[in-house]
Amino acid sequence: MARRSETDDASTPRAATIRDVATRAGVSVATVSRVLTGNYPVAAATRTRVLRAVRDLDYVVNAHARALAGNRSKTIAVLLSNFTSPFYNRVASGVEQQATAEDRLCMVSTTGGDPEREVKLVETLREQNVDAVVLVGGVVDTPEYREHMARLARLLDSAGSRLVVCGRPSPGENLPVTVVEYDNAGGAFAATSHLLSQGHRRILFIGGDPANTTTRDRLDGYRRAIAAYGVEEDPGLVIVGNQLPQFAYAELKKRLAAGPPDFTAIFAWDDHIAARSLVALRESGISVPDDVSVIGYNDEREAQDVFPALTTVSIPHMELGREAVRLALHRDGAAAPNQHVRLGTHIVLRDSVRPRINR
Amino acid sequence: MARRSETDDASTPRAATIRDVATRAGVSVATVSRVLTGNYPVAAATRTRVLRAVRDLDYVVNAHARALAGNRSKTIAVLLSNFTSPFYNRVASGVEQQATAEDRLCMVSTTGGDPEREVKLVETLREQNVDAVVLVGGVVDTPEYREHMARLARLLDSAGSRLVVCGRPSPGENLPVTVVEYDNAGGAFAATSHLLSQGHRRILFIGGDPANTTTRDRLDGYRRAIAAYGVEEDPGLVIVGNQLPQFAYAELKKRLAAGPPDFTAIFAWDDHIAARSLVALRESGISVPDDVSVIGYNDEREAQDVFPALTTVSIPHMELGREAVRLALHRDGAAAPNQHVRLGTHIVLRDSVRPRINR
DNA sequence: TTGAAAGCGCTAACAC
DNA sequence: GTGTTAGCGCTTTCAA
Repeated sequence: MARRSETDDASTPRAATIRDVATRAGVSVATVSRVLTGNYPVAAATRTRVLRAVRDLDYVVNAHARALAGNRSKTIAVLLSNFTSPFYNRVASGVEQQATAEDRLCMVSTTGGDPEREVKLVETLREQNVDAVVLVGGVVDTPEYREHMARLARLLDSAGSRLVVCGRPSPGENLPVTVVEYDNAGGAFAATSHLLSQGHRRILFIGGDPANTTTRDRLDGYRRAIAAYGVEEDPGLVIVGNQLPQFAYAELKKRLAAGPPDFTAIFAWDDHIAARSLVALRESGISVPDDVSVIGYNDEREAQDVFPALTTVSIPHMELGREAVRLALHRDGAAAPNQHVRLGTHIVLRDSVRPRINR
Repeated sequence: MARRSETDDASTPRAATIRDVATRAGVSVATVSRVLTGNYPVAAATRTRVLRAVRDLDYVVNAHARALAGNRSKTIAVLLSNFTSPFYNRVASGVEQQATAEDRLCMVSTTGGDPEREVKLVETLREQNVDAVVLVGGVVDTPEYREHMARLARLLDSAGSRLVVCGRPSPGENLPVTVVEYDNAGGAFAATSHLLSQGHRRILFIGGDPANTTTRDRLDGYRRAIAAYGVEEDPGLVIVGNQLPQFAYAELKKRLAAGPPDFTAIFAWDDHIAARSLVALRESGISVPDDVSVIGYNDEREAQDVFPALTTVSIPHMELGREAVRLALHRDGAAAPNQHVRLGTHIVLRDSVRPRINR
């Protein structure tokens, strides 16, 4: 029964299949398959004829049929909180790059930061038989969440796939999971230490969801640095809530409206928040870095364009994504159930920090 | 033959299939299929038993088998020049959003702006039997390129898929293509007119690849506005080459080093270039907007954080992406071979433009 | 070097 | 309301 118009040219009802090619080239489908996959010797003359038929028919293999017939699907999936913020974005870019380099396609989905949705999406991706699913960025880490992920990790593993968490702690010990971290706390430690070394003692930490693993680690680095300098921590200098720049902006404005700053430096949760802090400070008549120093995190492209250019912490975003794919795809070596790498971070010095003037 | 360790629990050699579920629930595979797809009545009791078996076995359908068996693959593909620049990024985000809303997965690939690679990628995507492939952003438009795209459009169409071009002209008339544009030239016209209305007569256009359709259109709007104001165009006020911010930055620095600016306003190809122009001007001791006004394009998030905040042209990025998917998926209505919509753009007034002081 | 044929896991007629 | 079965398009033994 015709499913499409077959008015003219009855020989092309629908997309060509391997059988059409075989017929036209006067060979069997097996032969066509062999020249297409190139994993088996075929006579040069035959190969040429087949290739011509392929050309003539505009034939492309059906990836689903191929995947079904045994091979994997040759795709990597990456799950982001959102598509547009630079952090996720750049990691995803790395994933896509490496996927391409390894001859894979790349699926992308967003979770909106919702752990439940993340779990559901991994479930969906399992249907796709992807080679790996990469979870990017911090998460609100609860026991139930870990349990879910542990289950999914095993399920994916038993289907020959791989769970990778990128920029977040492992969901548990002895799980078939690849974790690719960056030295988040270390970066925060370095940033805070830099400020301290410039004479700052009252450093405002601003931004981030306190339940989020990323915030937890940055706060940890911040606190460790302060302690290492023998400075007593003032809980009043930590403003957390969520990662929205407008939140930080509003909080900062409020605080500055209430009186002169009771801090000489700001360590912002990320560069966007740092950039908005710059705006808030400027609007409040406070000069950066003369009155207050500011340091960001992530080294987003914005950091170079705001005024003054932001001193910040650089994360190897792209490399995180690439490494995630690399590791997931080449985890042979027999016994490597859980792989774990941690990439370094480093400070980038620009113009938003200045030594504190004693007064 | 065992392909994996089957030490314990011999009942779980590999991922469960529909047959396993059927066996466990004591029904036929057809019944399982029916409760899973939900497109056919099944007795409540049976459904419950099946669902239990599904749960017990951690079963998920094999998307490839499903796609093969006739249904489409339920995925949308989007092709970007790159992953990280805000324009592509936000359109892609819209695509992903709408794809999710329409119960589809989303594949992403990057072309690096290379038309050949783009063509090759569409070819690959054809293998995937995607519901649609969305091409985002401008392109260097040559006859060969159009020819390729025309061919691919027909091929995709005959396979029940759809080519969508987003933010770029159609590759030809009467092709089975969906084109979703934004009023690019109109935005440039508005931006330039705004500058002209503020008394500026010598407006520097900076950035963009002149062979690129996006640049072509923006330049067109710029010229039309100038002509409409009866101002004679000075070719020396157009600096094009490529879309890299560092290019524009270097060119501007060079020009400013050679002498005082011979323009009173800048119309930058996009906000990032505008932001770098701000830096170049500041470094050259020129005040914005006192000495020179600057206007950008795209309304990137950066535009609000730089100093002074950028007046710019807003594009409905997300909406472009969403509309692309919507249109591609719902093009029933019998005769709608080529769909075409154009979304509007509008100016966003901020602090980087000021009336020109006559002197 | 090539062909025949058995699936891969699922859906959708078609029977009952 | 449920079961049987014929494919979907491809890869891959197994023979020749």
